[in-house]
Amino acid sequence: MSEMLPRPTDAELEILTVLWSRGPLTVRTVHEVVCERKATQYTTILKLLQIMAEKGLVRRDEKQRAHIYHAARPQEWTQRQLAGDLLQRAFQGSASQLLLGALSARKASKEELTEIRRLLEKYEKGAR
Amino acid sequence: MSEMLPRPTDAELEILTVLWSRGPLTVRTVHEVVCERKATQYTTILKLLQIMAEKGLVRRDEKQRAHIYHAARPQEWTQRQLAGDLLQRAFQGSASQLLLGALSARKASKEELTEIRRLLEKYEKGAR
DNA sequence: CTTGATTTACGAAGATGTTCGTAGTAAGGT
DNA sequence: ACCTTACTACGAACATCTTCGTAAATCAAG
Repeated sequence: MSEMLPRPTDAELEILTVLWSRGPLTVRTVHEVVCERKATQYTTILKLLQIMAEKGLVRRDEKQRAHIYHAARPQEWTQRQLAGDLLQRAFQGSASQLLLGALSARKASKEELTEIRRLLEKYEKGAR
Repeated sequence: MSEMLPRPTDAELEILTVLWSRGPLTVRTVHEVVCERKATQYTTILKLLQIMAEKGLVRRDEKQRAHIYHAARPQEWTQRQLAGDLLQRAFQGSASQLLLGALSARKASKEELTEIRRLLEKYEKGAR
């Protein structure tokens, strides 16, 4: 059975994004990547990763002195949680309204729209 | 110029939902509605509404003794903010991924899917 | 072995979110 | 005028989030 995880906070999601895109990393590397977008102390990232490990959001390999962290869940899994959560809390379960909100928030490109159509096709065929 | 508002918290969004669906209300009425879903003290709702008024999330009419609160922004506006925020933070701007997350989070009905298609049509025609 | 650099662990401070109790104030009925 | 009820204001407690400084442990050179 898949364990229940808390919704990641803003700072945590930022770190998860790094881990998803770059694979298992040391604290140092995560810190370097995060620093490109936001000045942060090394120990801040360390502390966050430790807390995230406690929560179960990440796992770590302690075999080396510099521990290696990786996301406990794939990006798609967490995205599904977050989308479902917002869908429920702010859109009363209406996926079309959520999509409308997203589209009007940032104008989607033509490619994005065709991608969405393609996705709908696939979704309708796959899951009944 | 439209003022910048903070992202509503979970408890705040709960209250906003009540205000959107039922129009301008007294604290008492908001409390009654919220209580149907979750046991809460009256003063908790009161305090939340006062804080939300400070933040600008709601406005209030103090002409009557029982103040009347209403959401400062329409539901669609706030939904757009929230969708755009999540889109940015968790989906790197990919609306199709957000939709996919929402669809896989809670299986969409056939009606929902056609509604989404209809929305896409309208969106493509309207905004270029 | 000693020194310096790197890493983890931990505590703590400050901000924010959530909840509730108490006090004070206004209104209405008797 | 008095009492009861309804309402607002406010402080405080507690949890969570975020950030950082300091100390301790580990490793690599010299």
